[in-house]
Amino acid sequence: MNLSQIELLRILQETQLNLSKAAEKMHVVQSAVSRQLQLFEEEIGSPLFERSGKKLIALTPLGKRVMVEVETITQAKLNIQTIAADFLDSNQGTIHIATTHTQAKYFLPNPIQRFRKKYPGVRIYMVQASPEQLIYQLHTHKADIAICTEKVDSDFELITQQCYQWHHSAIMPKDHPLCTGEITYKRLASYPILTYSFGFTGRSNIETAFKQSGCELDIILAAADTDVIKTYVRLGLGVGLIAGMAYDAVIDQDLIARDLSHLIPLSSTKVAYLKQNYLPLYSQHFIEELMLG
Amino acid sequence: MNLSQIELLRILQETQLNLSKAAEKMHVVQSAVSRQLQLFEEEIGSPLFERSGKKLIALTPLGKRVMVEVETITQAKLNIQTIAADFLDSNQGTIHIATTHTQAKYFLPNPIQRFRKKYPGVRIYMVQASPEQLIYQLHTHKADIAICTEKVDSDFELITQQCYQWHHSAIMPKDHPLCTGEITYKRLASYPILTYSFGFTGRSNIETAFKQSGCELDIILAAADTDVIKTYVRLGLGVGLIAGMAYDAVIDQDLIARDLSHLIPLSSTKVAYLKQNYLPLYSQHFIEELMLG
DNA sequence: TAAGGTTACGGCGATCGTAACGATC
DNA sequence: GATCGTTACGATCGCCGTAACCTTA
Repeated sequence: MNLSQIELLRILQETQLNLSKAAEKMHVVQSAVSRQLQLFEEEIGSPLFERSGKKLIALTPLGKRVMVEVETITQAKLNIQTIAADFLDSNQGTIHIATTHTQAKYFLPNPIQRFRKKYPGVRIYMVQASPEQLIYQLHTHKADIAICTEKVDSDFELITQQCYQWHHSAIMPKDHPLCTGEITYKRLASYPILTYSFGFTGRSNIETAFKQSGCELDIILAAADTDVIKTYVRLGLGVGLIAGMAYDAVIDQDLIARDLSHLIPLSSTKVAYLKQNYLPLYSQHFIEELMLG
Repeated sequence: MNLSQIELLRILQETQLNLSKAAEKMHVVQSAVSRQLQLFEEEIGSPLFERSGKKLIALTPLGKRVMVEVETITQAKLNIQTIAADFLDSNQGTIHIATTHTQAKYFLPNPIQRFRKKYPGVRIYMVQASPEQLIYQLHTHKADIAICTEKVDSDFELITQQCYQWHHSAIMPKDHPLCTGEITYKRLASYPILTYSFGFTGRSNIETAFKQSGCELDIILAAADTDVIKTYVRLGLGVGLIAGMAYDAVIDQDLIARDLSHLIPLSSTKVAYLKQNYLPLYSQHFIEELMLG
């Protein structure tokens, strides 16, 4: 058993068990990886893959269990490299941040700008995705840090910290009836609603709040990002339910924002990363920066 | 980086950073491991060891952090081998059990006998040690499973399960005044006491019970095993406080045992093993056997 | 001077690449 | 015939062992 065999197993998963593609990713010829896989299975004593003819089509139960350990080893090896690089120069490196549109646009600009001043040598890569995908990115090491409001609490492989809390606002054109008077569940529910897609930016809180109130929302448009919602609110399609910090008094002066903290419970945006993943010092500082808002 | 370099680092710790001994353990010449260590440190980019002249005298902070990952990799590699062997034949293998004298003598005989009938192909190695040492044995992979009453709860790397609960008894010669009448804290405390050493077999429960009662015990002999206590009780040195199951009505017919469940809270004997350690099927069955008492 | 570690160098074997072949869609 | 995988074989490079040397208790 050696580390390139472990690496091969990991890459085979990434490539849907395609030996040729795995060989390419490992910068060796295909026959080499074929041979290495044979050697490993020989050493193990049982096949790790189900085969249909010569093709690998699935993991055996044994293979599945072994893959768990392969993941562990891969992560630990990666950690050693990160740790070493961190000791050599803790001011240089890269952060891969995975986040949602709303956080990227309305929350991250300040922390990132502050961080860049302190660590000009650190490259920041940002990937935008749905909360579900964010978690997947963490698990596949495509991102180091995820920042979002939903989903991350339920994954026990993740460490999560709360960055900040916020509440929803309703936005509408200036001439809309909801601009004046008290906003109640019932009143809000009487208009067509535009808000975030399932699994995005506090949508779950909207769900639970209105389920408890007994009123049902008529959601006519669900979007992953706030700007789409604003656009259609401007077109008069209905009332937008968005994250409070996504309303900009200057840019959105044609819209009215009304606080909904009395209707929808606080949402909190969290930062999450893999438990087993070593974060370099600058990443730890980046997280601290996030805490400051 | 490769697995033998990782292995080397692990073994260096075992050998107090002695390269020559590490070479011996790895069945290669000393110059080979010297070279491998150099290569690894070169790849890492910083030294992992503090050196005094040429000798390795300590881990650098970097080295310490890297060792954590080395441990992880070692464990995962071991797991792969165990898993593979388990799939090949789950009726063969070895269990290394670490336990205390009392458990080995008064609790384990039955479960082990039942287990041996089901798995005649599994070799059982038993090591006897103090509870503190048991935990160390688990961490250094010298034991797979530890069985004892004390200590194991506080280690978060361990999974523990309760095997059975028991209470203490007082034992004394037949003509002893304590043979008759109600036993109270005060009365018990008026005699010289013989019981387990600190950190052994429910000793902590004795401590807390008597601390709360306000009476102080006069412990004139503390032993790691019950048989030593019995011996000196027979010699008339005082009253023995032992685990209830350690009194054998036949063998110990010259002694009287009196139940102390009204004075000393229940103790529970647990089985513990490392979280990250894959246990083969037969070991899991062995643990089930323990649960049956 | 014994014990622990490094450096230099030659030999051997593991692993790779080339290439030809087999199977499956 | 394009894709995917295996087998055979020669070449290469990494790693080991021998051996000489250095350093410190």
